[in-house]
Amino acid sequence: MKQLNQEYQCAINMVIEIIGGKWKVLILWNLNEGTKRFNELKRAMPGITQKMLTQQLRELEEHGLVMRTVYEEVPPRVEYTTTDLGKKIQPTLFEMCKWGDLYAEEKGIQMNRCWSSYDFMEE
Amino acid sequence: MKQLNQEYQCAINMVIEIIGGKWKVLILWNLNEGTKRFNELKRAMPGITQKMLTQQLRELEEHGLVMRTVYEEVPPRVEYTTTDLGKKIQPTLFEMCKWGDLYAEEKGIQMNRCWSSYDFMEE
DNA sequence: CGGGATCCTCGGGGATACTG
DNA sequence: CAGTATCCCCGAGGATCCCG
Repeated sequence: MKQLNQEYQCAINMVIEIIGGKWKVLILWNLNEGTKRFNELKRAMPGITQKMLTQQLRELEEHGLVMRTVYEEVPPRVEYTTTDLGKKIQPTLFEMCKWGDLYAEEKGIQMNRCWSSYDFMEE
Repeated sequence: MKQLNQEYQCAINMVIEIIGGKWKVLILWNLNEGTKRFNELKRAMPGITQKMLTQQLRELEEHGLVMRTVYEEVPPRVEYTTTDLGKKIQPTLFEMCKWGDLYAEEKGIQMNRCWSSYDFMEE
């Protein structure tokens, strides 16, 4: 499927390829709360299509940020959770979010703040 | 030209739109060293086309991360420098870079490390 | 020197229908 | 429930040529 380039002028370009998808950071954020099922994620992200959710999850899995667990039941149950590598990027995402909030404030941009509370990072 | 959406589910998505362009972080990095001329930037980024450099610089300018100064001379001289807002995102970019290096190490990915030395951030 | 104007390609991403 | 499988569109980004 989607492969990373071998040549990067800087690690950041790789990072952007890894988390730059339209929904990736949102997925990571939702999984940060804990393990979730497919439809649970879908409901948490209004506007995302099944195809996109599946695809973005697969790429996150291939890149080792998310783990997928299939339970052999009927009806099927599939759970997603972040790996250690995935958890380690969370502080970075918070940094991005904080700068975004600063930016929005200076530019007078209104937005939903899904990460409005950074409380559990403060400790 | 390129406008930001009004609706974001999270500030991070806005941030990714702002710096997610293929060359944006590279440009910001180069400008982090100080003011540079157009061709100076171009030479510093092998592979970038004139059109892309111009376009990405314009967008960074519109978003208030970069300032463009035109000197009315012959031949023309145009200089680019980061704004306060642009400088404030640098620590965040470093965080991304560090995670990228960690990721590359775990995955055994080789890459040029344009930010291999974080020395001046350590102080 | 520092662009602008055009044309074109390719793949990200949406809509819809089907399935174990 | 958690996906495939198709079809299709649009826009990011490259190549090329022209300009004050």
